[in-house]
Amino acid sequence: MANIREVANKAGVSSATVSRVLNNAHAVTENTRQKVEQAIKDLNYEPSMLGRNLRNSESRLLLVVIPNFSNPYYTEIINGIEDYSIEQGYNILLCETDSNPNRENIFFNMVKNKLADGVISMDPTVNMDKLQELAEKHAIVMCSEYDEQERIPYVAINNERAAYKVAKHLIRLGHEKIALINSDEKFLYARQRRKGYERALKEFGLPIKLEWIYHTQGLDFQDGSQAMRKLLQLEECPTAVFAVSDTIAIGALKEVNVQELKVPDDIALVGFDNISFSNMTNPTLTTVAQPMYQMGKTAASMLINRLQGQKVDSVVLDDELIIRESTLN
Amino acid sequence: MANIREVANKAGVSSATVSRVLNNAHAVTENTRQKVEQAIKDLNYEPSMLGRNLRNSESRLLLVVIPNFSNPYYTEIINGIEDYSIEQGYNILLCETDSNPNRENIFFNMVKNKLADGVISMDPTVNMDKLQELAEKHAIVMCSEYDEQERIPYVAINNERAAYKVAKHLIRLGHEKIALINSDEKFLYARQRRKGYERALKEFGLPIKLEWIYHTQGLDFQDGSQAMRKLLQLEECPTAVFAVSDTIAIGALKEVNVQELKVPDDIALVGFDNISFSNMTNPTLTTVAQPMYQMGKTAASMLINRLQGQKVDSVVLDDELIIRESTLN
DNA sequence: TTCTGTTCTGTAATCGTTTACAAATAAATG
DNA sequence: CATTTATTTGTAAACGATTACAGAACAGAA
Repeated sequence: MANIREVANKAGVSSATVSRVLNNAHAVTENTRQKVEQAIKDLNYEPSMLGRNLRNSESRLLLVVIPNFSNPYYTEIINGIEDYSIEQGYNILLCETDSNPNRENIFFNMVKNKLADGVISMDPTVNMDKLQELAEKHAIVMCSEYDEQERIPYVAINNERAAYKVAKHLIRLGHEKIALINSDEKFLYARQRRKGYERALKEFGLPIKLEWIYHTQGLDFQDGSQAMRKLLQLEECPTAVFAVSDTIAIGALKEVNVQELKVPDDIALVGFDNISFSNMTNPTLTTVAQPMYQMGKTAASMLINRLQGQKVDSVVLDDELIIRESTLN
Repeated sequence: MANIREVANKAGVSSATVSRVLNNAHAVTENTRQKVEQAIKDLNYEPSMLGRNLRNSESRLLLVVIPNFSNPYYTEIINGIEDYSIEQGYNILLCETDSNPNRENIFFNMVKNKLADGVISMDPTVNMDKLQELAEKHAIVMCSEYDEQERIPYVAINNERAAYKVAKHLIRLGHEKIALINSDEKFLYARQRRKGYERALKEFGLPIKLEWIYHTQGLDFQDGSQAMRKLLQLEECPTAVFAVSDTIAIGALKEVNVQELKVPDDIALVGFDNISFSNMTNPTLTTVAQPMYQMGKTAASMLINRLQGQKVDSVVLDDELIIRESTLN
C-alpha cells in the first residue's frame, strides 16, 4: 500500500498538498487537485488511519460496553448507535465484559491509550468508581443504566413510571394478587421498577406481599422458569405476574405451560423490553417497549457531541406499554 | 496522559530504555528497570496504542463481519471468537454490514488502512470478489459461510450431511410428505441443505415435490409464518416441515398455532441452529446444533495463526441433531 | 596497563499523517 | 513597472512509540 509521499512524488507535489486534497481544504488549485487525484487512483492509495490518528490523536472509534452479546435486549440499541456513528464517521467497538473486571480494564485502557475516543456504557455491573474516574478525562455516556448521582450523562427511560403503568394495567384488569419477578436489586433499574410496582399497589390499596416478590439470580430463560415454579408453589398463588424482562417472562411462560396452566386465564403475564421473540410466544407477551433504536441513536449523538466539546444533558425517553394476548381480558 | 519521554525524564533514562522495560526485553539492569517502573507508576503512564501501532504497523484488532446484530445465530460464535482473541491479546471489532456494500467497503478499508489486522467474515451476502482481492494481501478467515472455490480458509459444518440427517429423522418417524422451508438459494448453506434434504428423500424413494420447497425472502419470524401459511394452503399438505433456521421455524410454529393445528401431531417441525429460544417454545423445537462457540474459537485461532505467518487449513466441525418435542413420535 | 568481550544504555531514524509557518507564485493596484 | 496583497505550495516539526546502531561501562584476561 502506497503512502502519502509516494503519491506526492507521483503527482509532483509535496505531501502537504496531497493531505490538503485528502481533507478537501480550500487552498488548492483545480489543476493540482486533479494531478493528485489521478496519482491517488493510479497508486490505489488509501490514507493510513494509523498515521492520521496518531497525528490527530483520535481514533474515531467508540467503545460500546455491554455485559454480554447473548442478551437480545441490546441489539436494537446497538443498531441505533452504529447507524448514527457511521453516519458521523465513527466506528464502534463492541465490548463484552461478561461482568468480568479484567475485561472491563482492558476496554478502559483502550480509552486511556487513545485507541478509542469515548465510551457508551450499558453494563449494569460496571464499576462506577472507575467509570467516574475515566469520565474525568474522557467522554462517556451511559445508556439505559446510569449512575444515581448522575455525574455521567445518560439516556434512559423512566423505569419507575413504566413499572407503575404495568401494575396499573394489571389492576385495571381486576387482578389483586400481582407478583413481581425482579432481577437482583443491585441493578438500578430493578430497584426503580420495584418502586413503580409498589406505588401502583399502594395507590389502589392492594397489599405488598414479600412472598410475591421474587428475585432471580440471572436474566436467562431458566431464571424465569424457576421463579414461576416458586410462585406457583405458594399457598396463595398470584393471578398475575410482572417479570422485569422478556427473557424471564418467556421462561416463566414456559413453566406455566409445563404445569398445564393457561396464560392469561390462570395467570396473566407481563414482560419488559419487547424483544422480538415476545411476539412469537404462545400466547404473545404483553410487554413494555423501550425506544431502543432511539436510545442508541441518542446515546451516540450525545457522545459525539461531547467529543466535539459540547456540554450534553441526560435524556429520558418515553416507553410504551404493548398489550398482547398474555393479558387479554 | 504522560508519554514515554516524560517517563524517561522522570526516571533519568532514555525513552529507548523505557520502551525496553515496557516490552520486557532482556538487556536492562534490575536497578534501572525499577527506576522506570516507579516512574511509570508515578506518572500513571499507559503506552499509547496509536504510537505503538503506527510503528509496528499492526493494530491487534480483528474485524468480525456479520450481516446483522439481531440474528441470535451469531452470538455464541462471537463469544468464541472474542474469548480466544482476548486471550491472545487481540480485540475484535464487530461489524454489521446490513448487507450494504457501502458498509462492507468501510470495513474492508479499515483493513487496507491497517486499522485492523484481519477479518473473520460471517456475512453470506459478502461480495466474494472483493473478499478474494482483500485476501491476497490480508489475513481473512470465513466462518460458517464460505467460498465454494475454497480459496479462503474457513470453518463450518457439513450442511449437506446435517440436512440429510434431519430429513432421515423425519422419514424414520414415518413422514412421507416432508416440506422444506429454505432461505434464498443464493446462500451456499441453503443450496447445501437442500441437497441433503433431497438426497434423503431420494434414498428412501420419496418424491421431491417442488411445491413443498418454499423459499423465504428473509430470515425473520414472519418469513417463517408466511411460508407455513402457504404450505398449509396446499391441497396436499405436508406432515413434516424442515426449516433451515430456528427463527423461521419459530415463525412457522406460530402460524401452526394460529391455525389451531398441533405440533407435532398435525405437523412435525424441525429448525436449525439451536438458538436458545428454541428450547422455550411450546412445544420445544427439534433442531440442529452447530458447535458455535467452538466454531468461533477455531476461526479466531486460524486467523491469528495466519497473522503470525502460518499456513492454515479449513476445518469442518461436527453438528448434532437435537430431538425435542416438535418431532416426538 | 591494555586489550577483548559482554552487557547495558543512548542517539536518532522511522512509521504516515497533519499543519504552522515560510516561501513562491499569481493577481491587483497605483 | 514596482509594489502590495492574495493565493497556492513546500518545508519541517510534530504525534508516541520501537529498534538498528553506536557508544559507554564494566569485567576478566594477558
